Amino acid sequence: MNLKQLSTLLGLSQTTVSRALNGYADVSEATRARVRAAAKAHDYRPNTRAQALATGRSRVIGHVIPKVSTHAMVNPIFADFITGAGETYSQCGYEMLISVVDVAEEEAAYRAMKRRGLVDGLIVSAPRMNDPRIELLDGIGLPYAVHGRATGTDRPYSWLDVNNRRAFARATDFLIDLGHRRIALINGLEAMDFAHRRRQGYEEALRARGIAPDPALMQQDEMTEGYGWRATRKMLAQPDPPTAFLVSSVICMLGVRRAIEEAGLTLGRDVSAITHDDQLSYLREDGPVPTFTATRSSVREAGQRLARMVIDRIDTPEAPHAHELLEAELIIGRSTGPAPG
Amino acid sequence: MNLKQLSTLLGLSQTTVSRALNGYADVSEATRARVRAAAKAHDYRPNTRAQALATGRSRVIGHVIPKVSTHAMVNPIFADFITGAGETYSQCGYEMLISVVDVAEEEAAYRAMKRRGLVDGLIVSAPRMNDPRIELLDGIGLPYAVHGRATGTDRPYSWLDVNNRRAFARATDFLIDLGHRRIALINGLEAMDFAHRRRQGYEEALRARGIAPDPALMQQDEMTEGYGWRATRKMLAQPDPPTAFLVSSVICMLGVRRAIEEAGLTLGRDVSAITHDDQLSYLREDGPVPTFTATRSSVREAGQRLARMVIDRIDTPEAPHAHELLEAELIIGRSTGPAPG
DNA sequence: TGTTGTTGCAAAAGCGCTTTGGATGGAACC
DNA sequence: GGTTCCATCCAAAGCGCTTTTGCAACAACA
Repeated sequence: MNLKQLSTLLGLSQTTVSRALNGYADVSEATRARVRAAAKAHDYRPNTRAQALATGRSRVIGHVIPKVSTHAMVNPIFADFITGAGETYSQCGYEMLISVVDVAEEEAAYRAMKRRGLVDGLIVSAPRMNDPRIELLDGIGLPYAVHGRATGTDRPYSWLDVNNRRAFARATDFLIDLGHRRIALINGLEAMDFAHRRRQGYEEALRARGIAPDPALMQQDEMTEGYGWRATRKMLAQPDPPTAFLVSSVICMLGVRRAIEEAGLTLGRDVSAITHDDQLSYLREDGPVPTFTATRSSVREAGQRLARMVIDRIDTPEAPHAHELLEAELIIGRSTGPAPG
Repeated sequence: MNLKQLSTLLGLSQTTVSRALNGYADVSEATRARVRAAAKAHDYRPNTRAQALATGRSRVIGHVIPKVSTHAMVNPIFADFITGAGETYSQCGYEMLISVVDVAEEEAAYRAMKRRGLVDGLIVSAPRMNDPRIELLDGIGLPYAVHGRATGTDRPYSWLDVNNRRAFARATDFLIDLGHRRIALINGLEAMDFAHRRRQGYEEALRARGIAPDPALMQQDEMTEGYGWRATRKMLAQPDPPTAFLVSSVICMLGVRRAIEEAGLTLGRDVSAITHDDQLSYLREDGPVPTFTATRSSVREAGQRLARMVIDRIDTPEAPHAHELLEAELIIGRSTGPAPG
């Protein structure tokens, strides 16, 4: 059943049926009701492609996953983020297109998306410092919103980010209040903007309390369980080991806990640790008191809100850029306690 | 730059330019070369929507994520699977569309996808026992391929699956060979087909060696770290505790290991454990000898191959259904050893 | 009574591509 | 010389919608 068939069936023109369904004023309420009923009865759905061709808008939003190599890590927050974004898209009548592209062809991919009219807008994920994609997309003329921020870029853009600096500063502060002085940072790759900010927050909080950041207590890497374990093990073996850890993700934290327990120490008593928690659904907690003290911010919610943000960019490109800075909650769990001694 | 502009620029008709670019024979090699060169020079890309409208094919494949509730778990294998599928799609000139739909509206969503001409085919994920989607999609007339199998369905369909039964049978066998008799199964939800098959393999292997499966040693739930920990803790507290564990996912395994170590036991010496390993990139290992003994099968590779399978269904719907049964490797790591005593 | 405005609908153009069904001219054949 | 046959190209229709434009019919106004 297409528009033509539906309109002959109703004894109306395609124009009228189309305008009735799309809520235009120049069709009487009586005919509109008739059209609506018929459309429902025959489960009529306008052909997306034809609609897109006629309107010049595809109602599709693209997410690009740059592929570094065949073995590169896929971001574990991806699934939850997508789910959140997808919820908003469904509500707003958009579809989500995901494109896995080789990092060398990323620029070409964006251009092609625009040229081919594949998407109306984009989500930019995992921004790096001085991320070139922002200028690129502005040049191409494709609306977008960034998940995170790109330090070093001076042009305006829309973004949504967690206040990583403040979150890690607060967490550091909290540990200092508990009497800790040797606090380690198990960070993500600091080429990533979020990791860079986390270290800033950590160092600022230390300095504000008169503690000099110690390079021997800072590590950065891709946030796997194994990395958390190795980094912690190594630090605990130092002559003057840390009594507390600040960890960049729960997956990593699982490794940190393991190393601590293997060393014969008890987490939350002998050693404290705070992790950032994206509230990934497959790592969720269910007890009343969470296992880990954490700076918590739902990445699924971030997906929902960021999706709304791109849609706004598409609808009103002339509007000023939006910025949303989500404050992470500091949730007290059982992995922190007063510094020993 | 669109086709019309390109063709006037070349002094040719749209027909000729189109057919030159699409490799038809009725255009001389000389003009084809000219057209190609011009297209490249102006970075001409055919408009996807127009192409789709004209051909009746969208070159898009849909992945549906059914959403149970706002807090339901998002499948952790999702990201790696998508990445694999996306790689194949890129190679074959397809796009991937992901749709998050409320489980109550799943059927309507499939119908709408067909009606609106949104996708040419679908990937069906996480099949349950007697999964109704297979009959539904056959009825709708949308090509698809299933990631896993749906026990209880008698109609033919294309699928790709890991040989879960054999993998868990082999793992069980291996543990029995090591002298274990009390072997626990920490399974996923057995409404899921893969979990059902894993239990079959486990029980068959036990019976074949004269060991009666003990319901007290079997658990099923959503595979979180917390679940692994709780289930293991509980079982270790039993009067006649298991000496070995069969675990359905690495995330779960992390919890199992924690419970074992908390009980003062050493994994691989006092207690053995084997997990299934989907080779998720963010849980990967890098050492020469893996931490966990595991039945290993890359879910990313599954994504790649399954994508190819749907594309084949779309290209040749009359071809017989394809079936691919991937055998998991049994990788010996450091989490298994001879039964104590 | 004539003019203007408003309401409700339709014809037709257009979005950018593919495809059908010729058209043209030259080579090949009798 | 006439016919057939390729090889190469093109005009135009069509995919299923939206949107512009316009046309009746009728009401309202002077």
